[in-house]
Amino acid sequence: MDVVRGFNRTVTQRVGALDDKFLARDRPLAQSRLLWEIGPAGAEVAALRNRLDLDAGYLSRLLRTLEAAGLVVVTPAEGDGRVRMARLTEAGRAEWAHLDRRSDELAWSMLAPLSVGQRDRLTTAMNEVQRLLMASMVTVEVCPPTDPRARACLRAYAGELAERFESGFTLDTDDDQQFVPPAGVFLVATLASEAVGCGSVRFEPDGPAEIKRLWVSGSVRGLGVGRRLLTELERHAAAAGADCVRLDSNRALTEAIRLYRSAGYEEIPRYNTSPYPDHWFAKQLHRAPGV
Amino acid sequence: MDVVRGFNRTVTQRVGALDDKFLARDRPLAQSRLLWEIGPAGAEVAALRNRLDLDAGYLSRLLRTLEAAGLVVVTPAEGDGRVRMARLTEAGRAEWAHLDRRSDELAWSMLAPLSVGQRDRLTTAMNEVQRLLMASMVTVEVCPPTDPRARACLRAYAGELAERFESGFTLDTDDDQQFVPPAGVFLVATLASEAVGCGSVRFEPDGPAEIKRLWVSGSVRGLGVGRRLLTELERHAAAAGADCVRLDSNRALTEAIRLYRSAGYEEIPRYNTSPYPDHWFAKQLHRAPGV
DNA sequence: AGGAATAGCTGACTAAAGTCAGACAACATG
DNA sequence: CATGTTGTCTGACTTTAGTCAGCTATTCCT
Repeated sequence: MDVVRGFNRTVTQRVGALDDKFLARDRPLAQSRLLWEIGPAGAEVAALRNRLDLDAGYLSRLLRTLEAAGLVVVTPAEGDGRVRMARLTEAGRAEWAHLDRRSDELAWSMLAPLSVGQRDRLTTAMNEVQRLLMASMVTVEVCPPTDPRARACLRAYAGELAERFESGFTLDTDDDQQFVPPAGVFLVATLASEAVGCGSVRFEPDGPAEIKRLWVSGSVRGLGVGRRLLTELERHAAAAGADCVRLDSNRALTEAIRLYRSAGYEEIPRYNTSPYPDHWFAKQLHRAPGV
Repeated sequence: MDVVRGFNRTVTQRVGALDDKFLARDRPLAQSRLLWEIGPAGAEVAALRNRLDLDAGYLSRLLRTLEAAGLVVVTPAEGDGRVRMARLTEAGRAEWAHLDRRSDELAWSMLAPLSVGQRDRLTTAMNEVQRLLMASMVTVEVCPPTDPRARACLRAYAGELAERFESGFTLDTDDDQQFVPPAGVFLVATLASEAVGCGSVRFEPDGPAEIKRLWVSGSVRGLGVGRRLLTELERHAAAAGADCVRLDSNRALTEAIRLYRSAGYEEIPRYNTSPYPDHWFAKQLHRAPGV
């Protein structure tokens, strides 16, 4: 714990302070930050509000200021006329490039005083910290399968399976109700308000629960999100009274199968007639209290 | 470089944002920050101004506010009546303890979502990053040997040698002039405006330069500060026209001797009559341009 | 003892950051 | 096509942060 606190202290001092300085440039900080966030690709106003966590009115005013300075144009988005799109002008892009350069200089100022060996060690450790911090930013929560985030996950899930299975894949969007309490549970994993994984479990009265649609986005694979989802699903199953969970999988999904085995699942004979799976697993649950 | 930038981004998002929040507590941030910095041990006003990098007037006003809220008392320091000491009252200590608890919670919130193995890896990597960032925050600069920072280093240096040498040690404060350009150079290593190391070199017309008083504070030992000082001193010697540097040491200073050897110094016969050293080293310099 | 220097304080400001309550247009829905 | 919703904007604020010049009380220096 002291390590974490020491880290926080040093890092906010070193990175935080300099990070503000790199944006400072006669313009107030909030404006620079906004300009930086819009980026060369542009961004929707709502996305900016979300990412920078700003009051709608305040953001609007900031955009007006940048617009008056000729750095930004705000136009209605195509499709929905209420949504507005902020884009950098030529001058804005130049300004952004300048900030980008300063950001690079900042990064270099952290490496420059070190020896070559130290630089290597630092970047390696930074990489590790960054990945693990991302992992710890992922939250897992119950969510109705009709929620837009859940839909996005299922779309990605189906798309991926369709690509990886020789036979293709079509998700039967049949009965979402089976994943709504009390019949079952649908979980979504979120990173910075973006859905990066999902999983669901369907309870069977007096029978084994079944886990389905476990999926993790490629952007966070290897961070233990799959395992967290799986553990949570088992907890829900146990809380609903199940003493066994089972699931099916396909030989193309090697990482998933590895996860199941290492989580204590054992292969069992076919228990359903679905055309896609060729492996079936089950795991005994230890009845645990609480949800 | 991209690693560093990615790290900065994630870390300011995760640590920076939360770190501000942990101080937020109906009171404005600057006040909380100040209270936090004063700490249960109290602090001199000048030290606070230095650490938080605040305007003198602004800081004074903040202290008045905290005083009015009954959290802090400011009293003249004993010894020097101009210097003032800020201390927490009972209520202030309670408030500080609360912040301390929140800081712990914050730290925990970073570890909690991770598996045990991940936690280990994260703390290890954080430790590494923190140490190396501290190393990269150290600056080395030329400084007159009469400067208070130089004096502080020399005092620490002499104290340490006195403790480690069987025979004791007395620094001959004789001729500081030999370390003032053009006769020589005195370097000080600074971390967060605190002197953490020093070293000096004396040029000899048409002869080998001599490095003396190389010292690194225990708080930053192992971060490569000694090597940086040594390299800088050699650069100055080369720039002043020397093609060889020498120095003496004592067998009690094992780390220093290890440093000299690994930096390319070779043992030579006694070249002076000082009573303290029992090892003498020299290194050939490659004439390099620039200071 | 008589300046010069040091450490901190006060008053009078300015600018940046942020909040809140409406207003308004575009869209969604029955 | 009337009604509610969503996304953004504007005006009218308040609070926080920070700056600057001049002032006072100690202490240092000679």
